[in-house]
Amino acid sequence: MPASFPRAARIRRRGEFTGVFDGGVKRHGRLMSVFVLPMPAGRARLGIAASKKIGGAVERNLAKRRMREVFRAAGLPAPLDIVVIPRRDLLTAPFESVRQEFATLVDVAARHGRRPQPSADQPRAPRRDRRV
RNA sequence: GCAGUGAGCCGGAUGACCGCCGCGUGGCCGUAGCGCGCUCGCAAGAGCGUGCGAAGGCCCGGGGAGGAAAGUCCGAACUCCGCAGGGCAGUGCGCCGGGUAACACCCGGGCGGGGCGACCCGACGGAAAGUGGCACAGAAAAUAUACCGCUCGCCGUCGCUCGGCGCCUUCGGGUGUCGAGCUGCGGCGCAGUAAGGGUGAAAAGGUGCGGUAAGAGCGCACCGCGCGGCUGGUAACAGACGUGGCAGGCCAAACCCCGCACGGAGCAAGACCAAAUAGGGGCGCGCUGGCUUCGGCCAAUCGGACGGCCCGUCCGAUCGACGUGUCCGGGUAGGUUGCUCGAGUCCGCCAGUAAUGGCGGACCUAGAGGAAUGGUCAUCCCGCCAUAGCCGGCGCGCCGCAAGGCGCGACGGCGACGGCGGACAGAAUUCGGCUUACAGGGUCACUGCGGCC
RNA sequence: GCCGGUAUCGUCUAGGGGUCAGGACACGUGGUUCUCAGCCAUGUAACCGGGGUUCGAAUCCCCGUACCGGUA
Repeated sequence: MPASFPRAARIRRRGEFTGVFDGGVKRHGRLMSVFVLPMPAGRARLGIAASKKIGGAVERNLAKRRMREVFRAAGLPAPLDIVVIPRRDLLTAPFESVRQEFATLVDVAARHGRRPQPSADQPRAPRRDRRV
């Protein structure tokens, strides 16, 4: 299937970001952190929150582009909202390792979040994440 | 050849596969909708076919980061708010002339400083308008002063010379005292002086000669400085001349004075469309009977207060508070716009030393918005490192009568294969500047030194 | 994106052209105590970086860096 990445596959609103941060399942890896929130319908969507910690505009753009490419190549069919927080090592890591880490993190998080586990019902403290 | 100066330029290339965002009187599909035809139906309308076809999808074509896009330091455009006029305050700028929409920018010139030079650097108005500061050191830090020193006068004193007198004498002289002179030392002075010393970042024009008791612009020459007119220059300023013995330190990125400029906010400015919910306004509809002396009374309905709720009591209303329907305006989420044709880019000619301007021609060159302009790979290119190897002269050893040859060593150059690296940095309303960052490459002009012809 | 502000010992701060950059807490050493705490004495330790103005800069000016805040 020709994997594309149109605008409909992006998380764009601030409320959607905070929704994923608050309600999603988070997994951390060496190159990135991932928040995954299953949606009732639609397609998989990606949002990237690259903080200034990883570098200037050039570095942040590069991280976003590589992550978009990885997401596009993964071609997830399930309706998941995914927010990725890249780490600094993502910039220099080989592309194949980024692809693998993203795949395993999303897979683990989606498997964990799919069944209505009790941990999801526990009233998590609402996060005040201001990351953009 | 080496070292350097200035100006201007580029800032990886090619290909494959897979993507993103605009654009197009471009094609295809095609939803809502509209037109036409047919069928069904009494009709409203429904179904089918067909044409156009918002939105949307696919294809095709074409476009898609920078010299600094950066820092947000200046100046503008644009937008909203404020505003009779003027002043004060505040901020910025500050040699002169020019350029410009404007500027703290640019160009040319002046002056000062640096460099052998090509060239480079400079916040470069005013300190005899006022206020203030100048630590420590030093005599004194701005009304000049007088510590050492130098000089003069007076006093004291050691010594020397000369002279008078007394005493002694081997007649050479010795010695005591008095006087004069000289030199040294010490003290005193409302005395002179500011050359020299020392302190300091800085000490009241500099150098030399004369002069003087010693000195001093006290006099003179040159230099510096002030003033005056003259000449050149639009001017800043420069030059020569005359004149004045010197006017009085530094700091204004201390307060300040003088001159000039400036209203505030910023595209998250602002404009338009506008869901849901709440609230506002208009209109329509719903919403009483009896008695009466016309003040009201009774009941009903609605609303409010008391109350956890019901009953009840009280208050108000019964054409207006209420309920309901509908419309309108403001406005939030959200969307659209502002948004890229502009103090535009390139080429040529003309004016000007130049910045720049004028004329003519050609061109359209990113418009995103949790934010595109790319990802992955291959080949090439460039730089650095370095192995094998090759080349060069040098040193040492051996062979040779010699020319020379061989071996070893450190040095320099090239360097297949290989390894590492390829900067600074990402448009965010748009321009003009400034500043800062930057691997490497290449162009033109010029300077100094050395070599060769 | 736009618009502001701050920076001084390890921490919190004072100082706004010259005096040893001062104080508090913390830390080190010694003393007091049987020991610890406390107290006393003493010491180490800083002006964000680079330029400029000035005789002299933590202070004034310019450039940069880092951090913080406001604004939908």
